[in-house]
Amino acid sequence: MSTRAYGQYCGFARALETIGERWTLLIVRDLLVGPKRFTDLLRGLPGVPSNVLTARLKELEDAGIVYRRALPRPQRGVVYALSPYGAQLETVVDALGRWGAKNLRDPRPGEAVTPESLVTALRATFQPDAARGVHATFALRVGGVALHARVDDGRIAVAAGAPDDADLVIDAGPGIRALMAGEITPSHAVKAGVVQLRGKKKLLDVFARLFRIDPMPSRATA
Amino acid sequence: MSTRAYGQYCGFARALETIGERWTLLIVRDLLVGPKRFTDLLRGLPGVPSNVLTARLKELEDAGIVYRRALPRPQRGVVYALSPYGAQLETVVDALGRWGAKNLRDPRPGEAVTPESLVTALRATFQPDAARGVHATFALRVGGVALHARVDDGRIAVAAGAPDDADLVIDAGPGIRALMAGEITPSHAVKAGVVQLRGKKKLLDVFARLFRIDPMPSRATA
DNA sequence: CCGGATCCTCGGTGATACTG
DNA sequence: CAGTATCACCGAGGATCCGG
Repeated sequence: MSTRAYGQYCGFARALETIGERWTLLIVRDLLVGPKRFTDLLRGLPGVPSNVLTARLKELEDAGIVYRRALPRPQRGVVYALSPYGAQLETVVDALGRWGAKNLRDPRPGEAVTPESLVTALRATFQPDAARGVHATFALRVGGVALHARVDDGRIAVAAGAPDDADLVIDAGPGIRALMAGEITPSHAVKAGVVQLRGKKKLLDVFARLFRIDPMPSRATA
Repeated sequence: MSTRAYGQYCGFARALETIGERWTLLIVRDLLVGPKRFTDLLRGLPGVPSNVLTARLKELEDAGIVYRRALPRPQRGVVYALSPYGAQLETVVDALGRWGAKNLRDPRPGEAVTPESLVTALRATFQPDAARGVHATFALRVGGVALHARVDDGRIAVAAGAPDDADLVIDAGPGIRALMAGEITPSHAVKAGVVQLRGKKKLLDVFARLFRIDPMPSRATA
């Protein structure tokens, strides 16, 4: 165990010993989107030193969360993928992503946007109850990053890249957060140029209902 | 921001900047059980240096997660309590506790058991669906620590201390984990002396259904 | 006793350079 | 492409001390 133990016989404390170190959960977040090579992870995690990434991957492998797999024939090299146990961290990552999104305001100077962070954000903010009877594919383009979400009656699949069968294509910037948080209405977002649409433009209302960032609770609600 | 930023415009990354440092989520876990004084936290977190606890509490206060409150009249001093935003970390703490509990085997030498860790474990493993129509109060005593859970038709309230109206009193050791994980049956747990009961002993079956640690997924389920 | 502040040591992190 | 090697530095860990 690289990290110092917390000295408690407790599942929660043990979990923190396993995935509580710096960068670890960000690596898991990226691998939840799909298997990745070492260099892919390096690029998706701006600022992570390569030796730290090496150490974290080894710790995750020792913990049975990640395993190394040889890439299929045409390519060479290895990819890192989540084990079933590691994939079960999705509920944790999504819950933490929802919690953090409430407190998100404007981007800081120089902050990056990666496909993996956007896929996670969309998956975490999805409201299954609001998606009953909805069948639609949304394509998003935010800050030069393309991703898409297929909604299928309460279920969802989010992935990186542009689909060829999108019902609605949304071109946006960081302001899309304000739309998902309900700070601006869909129609106002269109008028103000926060989003630009192609396809079935009326689906933007559906999008705004399906992907919701809950408001910050007021202190008075203590 | 005391912690180094991750450089991503992403709710999840921001959340990790806020609560991702060592000891921080353990402090939140303990405060989820109830407001605590500085010294209470120090005792509940074996090994935390007091200066680190001071720093973490200040960071949590600056982030709007924790606030200091003067203790009511008879006593003096201050307590630290969670803000509404901080209390919303309960879903994260519970999800991580459930995940970690699957991987929990035997205690390591010298590991402590605190009331807060047990309250969290019981709350996190509670199965609301299995509690339909159940009204019962369980008292637990594990490793010298007393706590109780009041189950009320799908809802639960877990707290430290011994109640005066328990339907079933369970006296156990670390082996109670094996019972909750389904590795041993309730009747075998009684026969083997893993648990000792007082009160309505038939409720142990209910207890074992209400508080479940899911099994580790097999690697083959990838 | 409570609620910290101060000092010192050591290990992990971050940055860079380099190699199979 | 996929990592090692090296090193500076900062924050964690541990002990002690201090004001109310």
